[in-house]
Amino acid sequence: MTAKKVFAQPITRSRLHEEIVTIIQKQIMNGTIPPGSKLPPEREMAQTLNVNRATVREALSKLENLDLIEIRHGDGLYAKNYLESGNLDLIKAAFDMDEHKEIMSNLLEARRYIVPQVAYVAAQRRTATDLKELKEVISKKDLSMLERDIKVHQIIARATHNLVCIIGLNYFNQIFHDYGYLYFDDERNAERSRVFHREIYEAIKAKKPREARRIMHDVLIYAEDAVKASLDNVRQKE
Amino acid sequence: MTAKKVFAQPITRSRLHEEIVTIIQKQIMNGTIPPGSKLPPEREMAQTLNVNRATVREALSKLENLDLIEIRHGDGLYAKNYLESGNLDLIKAAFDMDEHKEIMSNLLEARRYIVPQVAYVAAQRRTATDLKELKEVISKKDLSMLERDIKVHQIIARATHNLVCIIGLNYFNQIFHDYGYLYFDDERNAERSRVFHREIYEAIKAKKPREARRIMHDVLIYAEDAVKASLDNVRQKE
DNA sequence: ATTGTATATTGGTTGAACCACCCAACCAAT
DNA sequence: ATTGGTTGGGTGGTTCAACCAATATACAAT
Repeated sequence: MTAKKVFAQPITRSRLHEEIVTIIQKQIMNGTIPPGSKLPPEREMAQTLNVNRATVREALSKLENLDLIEIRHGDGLYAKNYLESGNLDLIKAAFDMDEHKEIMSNLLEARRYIVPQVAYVAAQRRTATDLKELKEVISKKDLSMLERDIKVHQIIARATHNLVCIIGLNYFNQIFHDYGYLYFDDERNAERSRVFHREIYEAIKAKKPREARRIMHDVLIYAEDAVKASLDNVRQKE
Repeated sequence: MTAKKVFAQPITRSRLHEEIVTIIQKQIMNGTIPPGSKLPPEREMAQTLNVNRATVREALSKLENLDLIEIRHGDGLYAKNYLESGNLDLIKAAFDMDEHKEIMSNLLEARRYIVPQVAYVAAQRRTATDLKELKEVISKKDLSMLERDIKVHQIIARATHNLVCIIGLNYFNQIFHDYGYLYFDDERNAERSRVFHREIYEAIKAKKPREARRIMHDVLIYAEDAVKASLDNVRQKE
């Protein structure tokens, strides 16, 4: 890995309340704090963690947003069952914590189920504007392959004109943005994606939904194997 | 059915910071605060809203979780483009704000793309335990149809043994929990779902993925029409 | 046994103060 | 003219101490 890669990502500014989030999140997700159990009150947490109550509250607020805990005014804090109520940001957080990125295969698999269908709908509904944007991004020069690829997916999602699809796809894009190097560091994969961009553009231009879906599916299968191989490679080196 | 029940926002508004979230969220999503623009500093917001800075901070923390704003220490607050970075909780929040529930059709459509495929995989991978849980929930007596239906979907998702699928499906379940009455208030729809539960159980028991997918798809199509009709009905009464 | 009420516990909000960080402007050295 | 260091003002991050508001609980009155 080049030095440039190392510093490619900005340093993570550590905020105290985010560390607290991580601490409690781990305990809930590994079962140390069982679902339904009551957590210590804010004041006690603050004392235990040697931190101010306002800071604890910011962490608790975030944990509530993740649907990991329930806050009952006048009563207390309760752990929830993340298998029943957790939200997708929880996956993102768990992914960041996961040393071996074992959730990656789950993510890739889920993406394979969803994104081809999105391409199908996009090919049906795309407007002239959508097509124009897609063409521009594909031919734009001053973009890294990762950035270009993400934008391609974004525009395809937007061509569905379904807000849930658009924002749902963002989810995958955001995660893979941080790990795209696992794929694009290999020039063969980058070339594969260049082909994909050309093919999907033609299918969407021609409004051929079935073809768009197949093209998307094929490239996702390819990428899935490539990323898994790359991850295995990294794991072996450790 | 009272008009209030129909589009109710029954949850207590006692938490100040949640109201602040709504205020700012609306301004970002309707373009009053354009993407990339800088927001007033916390201290100024607190003064403007006549509220304490700690309360503003709790609201800002949530807005950051929604990926609606970016908080830069020492710099300030910046609005983000929710079409590029928003997350799915944003849809949920927007849905609660949407008087006419126009996002509903987007949600139903997206669900139709995803959930049948989940049923397919579940039928492939279900264990004996999954099947047993499914049977118990279907025959359990002390459950409302809505609760039973949600649990059925939960168990099917869990049978994929893919954490992303499980938690992704929770997303739909959580939303539809609040609006399930639009569907289950009609006894014909409830009966349709009873049939669905029996059919999907048999398909999953027999490990017939294609059949499970078809059964799921059919009931979702049916439900989609029913909910839309119910919504139109409500809108006309207004 | 039921109901109503006082009290304790807990989360929600407030105000003021200080720390950590970013940025722009300016200055100094080359 | 460019580079690197310094400084000051503004901003988010954290702390502290207090009070408000909702809930649970114990206990007295019925």
